Amino acid sequence: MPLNETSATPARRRRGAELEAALLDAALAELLASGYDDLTYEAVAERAQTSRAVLYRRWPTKRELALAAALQLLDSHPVPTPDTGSLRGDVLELLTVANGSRARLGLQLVAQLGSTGGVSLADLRRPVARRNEERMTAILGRAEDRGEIPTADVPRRARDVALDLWRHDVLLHRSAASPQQIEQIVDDVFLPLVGYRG
Amino acid sequence: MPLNETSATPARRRRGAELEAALLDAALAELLASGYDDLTYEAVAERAQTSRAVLYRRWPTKRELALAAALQLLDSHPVPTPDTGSLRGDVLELLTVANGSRARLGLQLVAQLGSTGGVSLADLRRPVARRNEERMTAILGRAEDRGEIPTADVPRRARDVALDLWRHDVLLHRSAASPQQIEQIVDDVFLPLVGYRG
DNA sequence: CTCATTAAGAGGCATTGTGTTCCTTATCGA
DNA sequence: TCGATAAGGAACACAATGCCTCTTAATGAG
Repeated sequence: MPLNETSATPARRRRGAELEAALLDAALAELLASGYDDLTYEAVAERAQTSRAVLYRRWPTKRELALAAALQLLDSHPVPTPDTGSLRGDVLELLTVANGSRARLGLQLVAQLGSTGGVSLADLRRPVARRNEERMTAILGRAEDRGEIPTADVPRRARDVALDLWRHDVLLHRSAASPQQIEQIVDDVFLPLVGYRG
Repeated sequence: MPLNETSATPARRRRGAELEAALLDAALAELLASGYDDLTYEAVAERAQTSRAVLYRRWPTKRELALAAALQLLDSHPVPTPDTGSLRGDVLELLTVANGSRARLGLQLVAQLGSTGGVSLADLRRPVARRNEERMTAILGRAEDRGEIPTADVPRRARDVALDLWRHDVLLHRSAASPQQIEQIVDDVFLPLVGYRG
């Protein structure tokens, strides 16, 4: 018989996806509040109203725990594909939205936490990267249809250059890119490269 | 009177730059051997043959300690400015050498460790970034002299695009870039952008 | 519905590393 | 030569780890 204290609540227990989501939410909150260095299993467990053992069973190391939380953040905030009617508008919009999204935070965290064991950072980002490629391909296709560029058949490296440079800036500065940075990426690099006729 | 054990060595004490270099060497060795998570003041102190207090006096947090070690690595391996006689050769050489240098490791570590307190990551890289800008400017100047490009007066963003994309790849993949990656950066992005007449 | 299986959540425990303080004495600069 | 500085050694309480056991909700198979 359990020692019923003041209340007689039958001690509800979460399981499966519900529990896991709560754990990662707590981990993310702690991560953002305390930073990686001061992140502790104890604080996460307390915030999630559970025991450390529950966390250890799923994520044996602090790095894996933090990474799982960051990944959840990363792909729970997908960036929509813009369609503004012009190539320049589309790319500016894409970068600006990505820049303001919570996904940016996820990117920074994932990049900081890096890879664990056999899984490389590129692997972790694979799904996101694939979506981005498709987005740019779609944007370029519409631009070709409008006659803004001679061809949408652009080398991969050139096609992705805008997002790559934006990502570079975000990772290096550890903060959002400024509107000026975004404009320069688009006007000084991306548009000239795809043969945009301004 | 000190309890002289078997030896009568008068307990030599290092100071200043000599000591500091030894501390950072030990920190870097531990960092590379154990990784950031398992880096401890105790292990660094032991390796450097000193006490933890000496470390704490200089770097109050593990992050600052690791960052100092990474920064030392970063700017103790400067990349020379190439002069191969052609624009393409110069840029390929620049990226390839940077890619193989120990400085790449420093870059990865610094990016992972991020900024501490008021100092931003960009600030930490400022000296290196400046050197890189000058290098690219010099390379472009020689290319203009040779008539390989119409003008060396290129927007900053375009001028730095090769190193930025290389850095992007290194930070994202957490490993050296492949020769193919480097070639694509140069041939599909950088050279077209500066108006190279191949 | 019943019962065996799974795992949540609570607690305990030895161990490690932290962060700090105190002390001595080697080293350096005036 | 002497006083200020700080290296290096030691000890301390404390926080968190990593691992363990135990009870008992929750679940799914029959």
